[in-house]
This record gives sequence, structure tokens and C-alpha cells, in this order.
Amino acid sequence: MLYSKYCEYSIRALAYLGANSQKKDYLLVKEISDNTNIPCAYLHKIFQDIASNTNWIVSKKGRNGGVTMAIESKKIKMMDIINVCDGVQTIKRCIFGGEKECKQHPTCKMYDNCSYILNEITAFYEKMTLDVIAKMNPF
Amino acid sequence: MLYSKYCEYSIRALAYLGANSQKKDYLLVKEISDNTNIPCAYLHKIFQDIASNTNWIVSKKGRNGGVTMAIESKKIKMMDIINVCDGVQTIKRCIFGGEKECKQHPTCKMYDNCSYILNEITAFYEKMTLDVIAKMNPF
DNA sequence: TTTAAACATTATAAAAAGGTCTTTTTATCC
DNA sequence: GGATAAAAAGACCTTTTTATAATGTTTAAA
Repeated sequence: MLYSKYCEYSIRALAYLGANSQKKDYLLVKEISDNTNIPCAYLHKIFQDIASNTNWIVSKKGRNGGVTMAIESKKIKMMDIINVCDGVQTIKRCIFGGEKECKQHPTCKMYDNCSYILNEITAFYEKMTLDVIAKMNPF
Repeated sequence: MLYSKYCEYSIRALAYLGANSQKKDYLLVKEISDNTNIPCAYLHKIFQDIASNTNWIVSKKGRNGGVTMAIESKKIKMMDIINVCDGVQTIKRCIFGGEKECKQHPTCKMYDNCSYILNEITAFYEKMTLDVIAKMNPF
């Protein structure tokens, strides 16, 4: 698994939101839940977390409430979402278990050897913005 | 995270075993535990699982017992270990959450788009055999 | 027959995933 | 303007998975 389920849900939910919420119209969490196959209550929690940790979405309580994007889809990369949900160090760590700064074994060449593939993965996540995802019709 | 901690431990432990056990000499689980920073009791369980699911290692009870490699280090790839520990589908699934065969959304181009990077990752794990790892002096 | 080792089983802890119920906010209806 | 209903927010709880610890059992060499 490249990232947690929580993170996977966040990506799917934001992609749907970005693709379907035009400026100033709010989508129901229930609707997003139904269309992305994410448990509704869990999705509430996810949106809460995203709302409090980023400026990506705004939510409105009460009748005609819901959630909507606060910034353009093309400004949010998968990499950003992974960083917010799972932490910055999730991707960029040695596949052997250590950190880049791991000095336990000064002669170890593992990180150097896997940095290539880590960079490839990172580059991929950097170029995958929500609008790029939306164009692939995942819903 | 690219794979579970259980899997990471398995890779580290097998790499150590491959690097340090010559034919017919058994290493103590305790020694491997000490040198790889894996909890000793947990490592026992890992070796048990590996022993019963593969033909990679053999263990010997009693005095002068321990574990040793049953096949050559160069024949075991990281990919094999990931498949045994976390299951075959861990790596090769659409980063958007679905399987390759996911036909929920017939127009979705996500898997096609991420297959390139999935292949890169797979190729990397295929070429990383235990003897290649050992040459990097991770211990 | 003692002892050192893997093997086996059970229990515990922590984290991740998900559910339920109550509260608060807000628009709309009367 | 008050009542009502619809929505997110928030608090708390349950389940599942992952990780680890503890303890006893079996094996085999010295």
C-alpha cells in the first residue's frame, strides 16, 4: 500500500468534490459518500480534518449546507494530500525502513539506491493534481 | 508506506540471514533480533510464518539450533517477500483504490495512467534480491 | 539429564477504521 | 419572528488489524 486508507479516501473524496462542486454550491457529504463508496460517517471526519488543517474546502452547516472547494482543483496535488493525511515522511523514506538521515549504519548504501524510485514516485504524485484526476473520469 | 512493518521486518531479517548464514550454520533468532532492531518474540513469529509458507529457510530446535537459509540469497527478491507477507495485490493496484480489473467505472483511465509507475516500482523490487541488498552493507 | 534453542499459544497494547448519538447552525415555512 | 427540518460538527464508542509481550512446550545436543 502506498498510503493509508484514510489518505486514499481523502484523495477520492477531494477528487469528486473538485470535479462536481462549482463555485458556491455545496455538496452533501452523503452524496459524496454514495458516489465514492466511502463510509459516510468516516467521510464526515475526513472532511472535518481537511477543513481544519488546510484551506482547501469550506463547509456550511444547516439547510442547503454541505462542503465545497475553496481553491482551484489544479492547485491540489496528490502529494499535498498524502502529506496532510499521512505525514511528509511517508513517501520519502528508505525502503529498508530508515530515514534519509539514518546514520545507524554509516556504510549502508540502501537509501542512495532507492532514492531513484522514491523520486519517480514523488514526481508522479506531484503531477497528479485533482483536475488531472477528474479528466480521467473516475466516477 | 510501501508495505507493512511486518513485511519490512521480514525483508531486514532475511537480508541479515542471507548475509551472515553460510551453508549449514544456524544463526540464533536472538542474534538476528539484536542486529536488526526487530523485537525478538515478534521475529520468532515472522520466521515461523516464513518457514511454513516458503522453502527459503530451515530452522533447528535444541542446542546449537537456530535458523539458516535453505536457498541462495540471490534467488529471493524483495517482491517475493512482499507477496508472501502482504499478498500479491499489495503493489499492483490502482493508486485510486481499485484493482486493475475494476470495472465499476468503465470510462476511468486511472489505472492506465498509474500503471507506468506501478511497473517501475515492481521492477525495482524484482531486481532487489537479498544478495544485492547485502552488498550495500545495511548492517 | 541438563540446558539452550526453536516452537506454540495466549494475552496485551496501540493504531486504524468505522459507527452512533447529540449538539449546533442555518434556511425555510408558517 | 418562532417552529421545524436539514445539514455539518463534535463527542464517544465499537470493531478490526497490527504490533508486541509473556509464558509454557518440545527438541536435541553436550
